[in-house]
Amino acid sequence: MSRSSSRAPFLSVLRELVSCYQAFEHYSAHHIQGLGLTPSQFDVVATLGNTAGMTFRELGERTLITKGTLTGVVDRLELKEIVTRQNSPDDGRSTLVCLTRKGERVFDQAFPAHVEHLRSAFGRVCAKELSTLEQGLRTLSAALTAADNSLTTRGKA
Amino acid sequence: MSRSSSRAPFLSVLRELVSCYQAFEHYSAHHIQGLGLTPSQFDVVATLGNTAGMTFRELGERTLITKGTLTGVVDRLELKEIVTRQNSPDDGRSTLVCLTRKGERVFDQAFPAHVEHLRSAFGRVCAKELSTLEQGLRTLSAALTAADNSLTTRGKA
DNA sequence: TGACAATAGTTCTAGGTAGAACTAAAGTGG
DNA sequence: CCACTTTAGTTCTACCTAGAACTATTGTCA
Repeated sequence: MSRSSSRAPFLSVLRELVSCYQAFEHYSAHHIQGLGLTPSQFDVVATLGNTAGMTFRELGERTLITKGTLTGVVDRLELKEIVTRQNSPDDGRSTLVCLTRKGERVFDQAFPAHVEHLRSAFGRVCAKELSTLEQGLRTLSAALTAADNSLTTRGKA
Repeated sequence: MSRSSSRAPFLSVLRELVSCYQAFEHYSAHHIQGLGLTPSQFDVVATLGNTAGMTFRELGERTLITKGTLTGVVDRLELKEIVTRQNSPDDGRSTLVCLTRKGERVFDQAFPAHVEHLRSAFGRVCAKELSTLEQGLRTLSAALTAADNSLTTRGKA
């Protein structure tokens, strides 16, 4: 999403945001596909790694994948025998998603390798700049979320 | 894509990048849908506005939409009679995509409104911080692109 | 000028995406 | 204890997405 350019200075920030996100996705996905997973599937495996499993809700919150999408991603991971669904003992509505033995092996192999892959790109950027960037992203996220909330609040009022 | 958290400091930057991108998409999409377009469709209309039309290649470069995807997006805009395809007079392989009269009206109405919508969110962030953020994003994009290129170069060598 | 490489779009496949409507199971208050 | 609301997942629709394979056209250069 670029929204074209104009005299409005913030449009160029947006273009860079989209461009940077796409560059990350491309770089990351390239490596992950070599592991036989899609980015979303990797995300789920990475989130479940070293845990006793979690509900769809929790998994969705951590991976930033919405629940309707998550159903399909977990379906495909289940077909690959990387995760299983288990009924929650506490809540009849909940389903726990857990890594299988095979899933744990995938995690143990893929996760460190992927972090290393990312590190090799980030090594080119100094820590101070990363920290500034993170802060800037936080600020912008907050502004966008606040603006969005004030819209929906007005809508509901 | 969150990639979970760990002791690696750059992972939190990534999480913020994804989170910020999603916040932008969500805020932006919310408004665009009210105009009867999808984000990608809006992007195409915004890019074609005030031009004499352009080829798929050029449109793809500007919107950051890959060509296979662009075919479908333009198909749907053509169904809505917002754009037309025209054979390029210069190159038998090329197709020019142009706004129709109706498309120009959509642009004139939607584009300024959307920029204003975005401005109302960005107004909460000071110009200096935006400029720093843009620079940080540029640096990270460059690092990711460079890392990606050195991979594919190695791959081909 | 005739083979061959490069380029422009389309098509196909497999998957991700959000959001709305739906079902089932818990909470909650009278 | 029963209606009512909320929450958890699934399903459905419409669309986006990348990338690879394909067709048609154009440029190249021998």
